[in-house]
Amino acid sequence: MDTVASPNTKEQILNVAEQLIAERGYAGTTVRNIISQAEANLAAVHYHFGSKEELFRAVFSRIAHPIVESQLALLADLKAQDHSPSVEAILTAFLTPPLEFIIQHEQPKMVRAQFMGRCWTEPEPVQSIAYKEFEVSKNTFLDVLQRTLPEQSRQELFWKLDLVVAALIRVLTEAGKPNALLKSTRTEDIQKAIKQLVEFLAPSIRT
Amino acid sequence: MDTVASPNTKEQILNVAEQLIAERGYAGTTVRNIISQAEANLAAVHYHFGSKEELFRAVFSRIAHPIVESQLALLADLKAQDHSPSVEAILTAFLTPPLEFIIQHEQPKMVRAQFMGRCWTEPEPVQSIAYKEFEVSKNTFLDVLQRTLPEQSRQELFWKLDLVVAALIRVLTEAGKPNALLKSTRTEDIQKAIKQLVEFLAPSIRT
DNA sequence: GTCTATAATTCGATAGAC
DNA sequence: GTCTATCGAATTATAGAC
Repeated sequence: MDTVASPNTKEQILNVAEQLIAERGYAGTTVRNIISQAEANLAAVHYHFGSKEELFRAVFSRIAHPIVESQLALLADLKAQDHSPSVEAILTAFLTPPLEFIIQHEQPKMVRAQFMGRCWTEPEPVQSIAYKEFEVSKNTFLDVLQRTLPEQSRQELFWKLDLVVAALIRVLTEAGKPNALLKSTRTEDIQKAIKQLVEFLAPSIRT
Repeated sequence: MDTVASPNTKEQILNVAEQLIAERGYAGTTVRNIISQAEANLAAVHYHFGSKEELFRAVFSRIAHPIVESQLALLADLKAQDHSPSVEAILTAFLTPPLEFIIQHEQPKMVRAQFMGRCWTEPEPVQSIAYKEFEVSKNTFLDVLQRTLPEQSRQELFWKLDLVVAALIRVLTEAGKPNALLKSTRTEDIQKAIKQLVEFLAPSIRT
């Protein structure tokens, strides 16, 4: 509107990039699309981030870091209380941070949820970036699961945990749609979704 | 090598498109990438298919049609035998065709599996094309499930079936990797994967 | 049916003024 | 830090010769 410089061009670019990549994917989103909607200049992206790939890395890390930290903290608490926690407790600690954090920020609708769901199955370079961010969390979780279920092989637990993540990702991607498990960003809906997802997955893991 | 015209340019384009889209996604694959590896001409793609999007539709339908037909046939058999089949029988009928068909053709490695897994979560226009191809199969399967589990709400069965598909897609995407559920294209490995997947998912559906 | 040549756009990235 | 202007390469698609 007026000539006052935008208070935070960098953050605005991050927000718009997150939204557009959620809708169109990484390869389907151009830097020009982003700066157009962010009302910024083309050169600003390369000034603040260096390249399109580095911009994506910034968008992804901004979301992933607090989630992983929260997951590791909850898992540490669990291990401190009980040497081999229940499958339900482990699953809850793993699923709660992503399901809560993706809605707590001010992005409209379910953009953040769809962004994370989208990134999980994108080709390179997205795949490598997303994988590395969650590698530690996944391994830690796998270790605790192994302690609780020592009769199952490491490989069996590996692909079962992989399917847990696939289910989580699908819940995120479909969030807000008519018949989805997660209907809104209301706290009680999220808590209910976590509970249903844990109940859905726990028997499968244990078998 | 020699000047003899390729016996089947159209089919070669389809094969290469399938492989490259499996690796790089739809937006990340260019028509030039395809014709280069297929040793065909750029104009040949537009002559045979009309556009990049129509080429994709042709690649996808070639895979999806026999799978859906097989799913519907198996489900029809089940319904003829038993008014309300077991959850295990329904799941087996649903999962067997995609897991068997994706490896029976001569594409190297697990290209076809990765292609289907990739397409399930791609942005438009891939999303709409993939969804429509499997819509009938999904609804038919949902109806039979509802008859076997009348005490569960339609919405509950909807998102549970959605998570079944998510698990199937993940198994396809990860097929062939070190700790994956589906290790090779050998018939016995596929049968074992189907059995494990059914056992993993059936308790969750029934609960 | 296959080819060359090219139209018409769009891409990521950068130089340099302010 | 923000802007204009532009580079060099890549994109889908088409026209027209053979």
